Amino acid sequence: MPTEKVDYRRIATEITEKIKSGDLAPGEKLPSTRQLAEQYGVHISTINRVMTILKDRGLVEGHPGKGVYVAEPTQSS
Amino acid sequence: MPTEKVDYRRIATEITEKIKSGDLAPGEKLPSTRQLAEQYGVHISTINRVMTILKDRGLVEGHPGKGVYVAEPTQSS
Amino acid sequence: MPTEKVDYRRIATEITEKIKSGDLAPGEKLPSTRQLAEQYGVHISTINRVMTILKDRGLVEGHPGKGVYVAEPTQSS
Amino acid sequence: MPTEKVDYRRIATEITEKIKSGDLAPGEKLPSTRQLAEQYGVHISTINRVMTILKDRGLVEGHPGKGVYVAEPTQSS
DNA sequence: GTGGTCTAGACCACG
DNA sequence: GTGGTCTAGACCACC
Repeated sequence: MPTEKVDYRRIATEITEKIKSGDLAPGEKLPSTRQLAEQYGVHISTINRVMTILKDRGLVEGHPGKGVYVAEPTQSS
Repeated sequence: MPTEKVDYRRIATEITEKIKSGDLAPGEKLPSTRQLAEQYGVHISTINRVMTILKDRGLVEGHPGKGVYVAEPTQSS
Repeated sequence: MPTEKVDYRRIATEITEKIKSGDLAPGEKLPSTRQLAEQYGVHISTINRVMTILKDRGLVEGHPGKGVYVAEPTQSS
Repeated sequence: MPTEKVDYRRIATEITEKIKSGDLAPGEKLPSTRQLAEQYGVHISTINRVMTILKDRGLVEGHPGKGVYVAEPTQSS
């Protein structure tokens, strides 16, 4: 099934891929929400939604005032 | 410490509990987004965020034009 | 520009094609709303929306109580 | 017989006139669906139907989250 | 500056 | 009427 369609899901998938593939390593800092918003051509709120999902999936950790970092893998697949 | 934090996470937890406990059975229809918003005293957007998470967790399925339903359990604990 | 693949637009396109190609001849009667809904696997109201567009395009004419008929071509392309 | 038009067609015509006459200029934002509904004294769904037609005619463009805008004229008559 | 929550409201597609 | 996606910007807390 072609999941890809809407922005926030597409972006969530792309970032997830980068993490799974190691393109974004554990502990690494993601660009700021503002930067990501501009980069993907969407509103900050949309990036926030993406981060809400990624955090819920345990893929990233947000540190207010500092940034969002790739989480250390636990025991997922 | 863990006094249930923010609205959306608290609500997501509450609904998750109801599903896990069987209070909300698989196939059952949840109240409409608008109703839930009023019931929890938050804006529709907040409920939408909750549903985004619950759907991502595979706990519920949204059927546009009809409603949100508790998903059939797959292989959870 | 893309043909947009949402149901109502897709169906409108398909029927338009059939008319343009002569597969559906002027004066010919279309299947009932109910039949079309079942045929395309959508809700009746979606077919109604399609018909609203087709009528606006001057491709079909509705005759209440009788049915929807392919319109006589005027001078469109 | 009088013009015999139903609401949605009448409104579609009125707005089309405003666009053709330049009363509503290209790029200009239309009032929100809700406002138009109130203004014309009809239900929101009626306005939605009007917009479906206007979009199909290529007269307006919807931008989710922002509004509906008068389209740049292409090459109609 | 950063992330994060929440409100508010827009259009959209479908029933 | 339903869910869904998106924009926009409020306000907060942290650094």
